[in-house]
Amino acid sequence: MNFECVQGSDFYLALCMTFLTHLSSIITVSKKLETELNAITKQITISKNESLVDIDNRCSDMYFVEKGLLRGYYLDDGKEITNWFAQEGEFATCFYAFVAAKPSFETIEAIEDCTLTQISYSGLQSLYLKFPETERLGRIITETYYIKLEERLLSLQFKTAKERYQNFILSKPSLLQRTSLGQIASYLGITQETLSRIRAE
Amino acid sequence: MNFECVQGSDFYLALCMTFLTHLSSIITVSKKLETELNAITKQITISKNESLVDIDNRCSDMYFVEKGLLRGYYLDDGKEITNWFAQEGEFATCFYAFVAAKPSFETIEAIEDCTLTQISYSGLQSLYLKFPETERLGRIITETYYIKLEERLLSLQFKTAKERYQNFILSKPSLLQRTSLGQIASYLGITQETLSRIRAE
DNA sequence: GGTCTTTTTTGACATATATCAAAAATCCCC
DNA sequence: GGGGATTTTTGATATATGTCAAAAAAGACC
Repeated sequence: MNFECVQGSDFYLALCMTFLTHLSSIITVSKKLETELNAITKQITISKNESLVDIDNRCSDMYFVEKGLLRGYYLDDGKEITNWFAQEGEFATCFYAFVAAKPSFETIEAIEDCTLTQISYSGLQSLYLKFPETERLGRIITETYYIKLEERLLSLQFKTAKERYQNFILSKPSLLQRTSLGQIASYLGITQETLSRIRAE
Repeated sequence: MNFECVQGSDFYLALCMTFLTHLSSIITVSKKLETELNAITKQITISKNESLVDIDNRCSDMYFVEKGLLRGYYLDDGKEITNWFAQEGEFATCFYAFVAAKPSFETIEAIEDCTLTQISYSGLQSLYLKFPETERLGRIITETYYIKLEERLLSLQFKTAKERYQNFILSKPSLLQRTSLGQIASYLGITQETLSRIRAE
């Protein structure tokens, strides 16, 4: 989305399209807005196992996953608890830290090599001011994520470990191959031994 | 906020102020916007134990609690699971049903006699169009609720029943007196017997 | 104020899932 | 392609919390 990107290879142009296409499905992206988006976003890459954001640091950027897979995890008693996965076409950030400008309680790590579109908090705020129609974008994206979170909370609250795993298979089948058992287990709120036993059945 | 309200008693005027005051703390409410808000909102009352929205019905309104206490609950295996409480100064709706225009999976019930400011989905959409600055309102309110939900999910995922209850006492002390043990227990994802034993310690 | 209903507490027991430990399988890289 | 690191599986046991049932307490209504 940034300058290099626009001037870049077909490869990068194609990638940029993903982010723009995604936004275009929510609001009308005018030529002017597109130019502004190019100016305030940046295309970045990160290798597998590298971290984008570390616990206790600020998370002042939001990322759109063009390619690859990210996860957010926090530490509980020294153990990594995966809080979310973000694959192609999804946004990722430590939401709490980003919105409230507080230190992040989670680490964002690349599970695979990733290409991301990065937008800073200040860039986003200036976008909201210059293009009020993008407030709508922010609202709708947040609403979508809210609903996802609510579904997850409900499943965590009154479903058994087995039911939660079955639901995971249905809703995120592609992640089964791309993540480890331990990552899925902690995401579902169970130990990996328990998940292994559920799988063995 | 509606016509009756504006013309009404001091009592109602005072109540109206709550909703407007709340909005004013987020964005600047112009005289024009205030007039529009008066036109599209309605002050309603509901008695204790009555339902605002029932499971499987549409929930096309959002409510701001001026006075009283609401809860949302759904049924799991015939048992009522309290999903949220909304007290004075908070918004309430079946978020999923409201945003996605789907049947509600929860019932909204008054725990106490309530005075509410009601705003319809269509009223809100027209507000967004006429006053683009209110998109900001929608976004910020949604963000706030997202963060609350995230905190709750984290506590549910790796805290013990006792820790969750202690956290509840700290974060919502006033609800201890206003709700029943069973409501709190299901909200925390535990049985009322377990909660009773935690209290007994 | 007394009865009926609802809520809370208490008890005995069941069970899903955690914990700790070690073996087996898989992955990764020189 | 072999050896060390990591991940997954399996086993034995522990424990927090659930379930069912009934008593006690609190609240509601005539």
